[in-house]
Order: sequence, then C-alpha cells, then structure tokens
Amino acid sequence: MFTIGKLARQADVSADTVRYYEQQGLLLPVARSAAGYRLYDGQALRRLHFVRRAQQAGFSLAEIGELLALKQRDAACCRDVRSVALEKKLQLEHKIRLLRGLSQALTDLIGICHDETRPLDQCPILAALENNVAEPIQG
Amino acid sequence: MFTIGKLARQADVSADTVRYYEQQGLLLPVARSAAGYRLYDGQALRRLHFVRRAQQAGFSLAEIGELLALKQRDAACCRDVRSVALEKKLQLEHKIRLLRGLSQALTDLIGICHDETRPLDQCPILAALENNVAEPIQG
DNA sequence: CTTGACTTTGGTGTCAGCTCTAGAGTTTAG
DNA sequence: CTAAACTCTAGAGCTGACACCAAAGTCAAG
Repeated sequence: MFTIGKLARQADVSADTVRYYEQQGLLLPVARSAAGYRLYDGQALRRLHFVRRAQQAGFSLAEIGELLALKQRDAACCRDVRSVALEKKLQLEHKIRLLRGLSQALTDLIGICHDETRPLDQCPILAALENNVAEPIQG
Repeated sequence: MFTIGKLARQADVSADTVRYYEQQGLLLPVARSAAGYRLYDGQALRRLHFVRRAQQAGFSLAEIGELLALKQRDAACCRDVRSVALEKKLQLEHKIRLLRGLSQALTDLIGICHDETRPLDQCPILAALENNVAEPIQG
C-alpha cells in the first residue's frame, strides 16, 4: 500500500491528475490512512495504467469510464468491449478523413503559389482564401 | 453599410461570433452609427469570409490573425504566406500520423478478439490495455 | 404609440483534462 | 527537534471558440 505520490510517479502522472481521475469516478483509493491519506495497491496501479493506455489509444476519460464499467458488470462480455473499440475506430477514421481533406486543401493552396516574390496584394493563396478553399482555384 | 446581424447572416455566423472576432483583433467594424451600432461594408464581409475559410483550412484564429497581419504589412510578400501554410501542413500531417497510429492500435486490439462470447475476465482487449497498447500482443 | 426585432455592454457558462493555489495537517530524514 | 517533503480539501484558472444572459437602448412597421 502506498500513497498518491508514489502511485503517481509509477504511472508518470501528477498526484493532481490521480485525484482528478478519482473525481471522474475512474480510480478510487483502496483505503485511507488514519490521517486521511489515500492508499493504493498494485491493482490500483494496473487500473491507472489501463486509464493511461486507453487514453493513448484515443479513448476519452468518459469512454474509459464505460470500459471500466463494463469490466465491473458480470453480464458484459468481450463483444461489448469490442463494439466500443470498433465505434471508436470509426470516429477516428472519420477525423482522419477530415484532416486529410484539410491537408489536401493546403497542398492546393501552396501549389498555386509559384512566384514567391510577388507582392502580397497579388498573393494567390490569400486570394484563394478570400474566395473558397474547398474548391480548386484557377489562377 | 450594414449592421452586425446582416453581416453575420451573410457569412452564416452569429453576431456573437463577429463580436468575438473583433475582440480577438480579427475584424474591426468600419464605423459606428450615431447610436453606437457597429457598421460594416463589403470589404468587411470579404474579411469575415477569409476568416471562416481559413478556419476551414485548419488555421486557428491566432494563425489567421498572423495571416491578416501579413496582409497589412507592405513589406511582406507571398513567400511569407506560403511558409505559414507549409508549416501548418506539416503540423497537420504530424497529427494525421498520430491518429493513424491510434487507428492501427485499435485495429490490432479488435483483431485479437476472436471469441466474442468470452467472459470479460478473459477479454484480450482489456488484457492488452492493461499491458501496453502500443506493442502487438500475443493473445 | 406600441410592438417586436435588433443592437449595445459586460459578464458567465460550455467542453476536456488537467494544473495551480492556499492554508492546514502529516510523515520522514537528519 | 526541526526542516523538508508530502498530503489533504475546496476551489479557481487554463486552453479555444464560441453561446448565452440581462438590462438597456434603438429602429422599423402597423
């Protein structure tokens, strides 16, 4: 059993962050010392690692809460977890498509600027932004 | 010359948003009426369109402020604008790579779950999250 | 003249995920 | 025994891009 600081260091987060996770219902202390200090054990550390790794996998804290809740429910099965992951993957791919669209729009903008020494009032990038970035521009 | 509501409707934003842009130094009213109403003209509308389209292209309001500042400076040339766009594109691509990594990690997670009816304490997805999502797991 | 639509200012609330502060109490190292 | 390090609570502050509010003033239509 160790206090919040040691737990935090082992997971490379701040003690504030651990308290924040507790407030969000993700990680309760195993016990409290006589002085009221939060006490944690190895399982709590694994749970904290779970939270961090799920974050790295792109899950929000709310979604991680759902995953943890699934873990608690006996009725839940692996399929439930899988469907959460699948939906998250769909969201991610949607976001990636959006960003790729943005990147392409920038590529177009950069591509239309050939003569870099032109004064700004003739800059085709700015001109394009005043019209429409989504469509390719003649000019 | 028209008031804030008409300007906002023409750019499909709220009047609040226009005032917010003003607060951020992006769009000053051309004049004020005797009663203190903000007044705008066609050029202000083009500038507002510029802001929205640059947003669509992935620029933050702060970055749009830089672009607008470049437009004001006589010394600036097209190359300056181009380099801002190039840097933004690099940032975007970095973010896309990150998201693709996340997506692949999720694909891996989903892939290791074959027997969907398994109880949760044997769910390989949760097990993987308790260890490490970044590396492939032997399931 | 009244009603309703519009605008003004200044301020607060929203989202997520922390981060920091203050002031007090606790534990540990020397 | 003391000083440093640690922990507690409650709450505020931060980021970005707005949305929403109240109270008051203004303008156009009937």
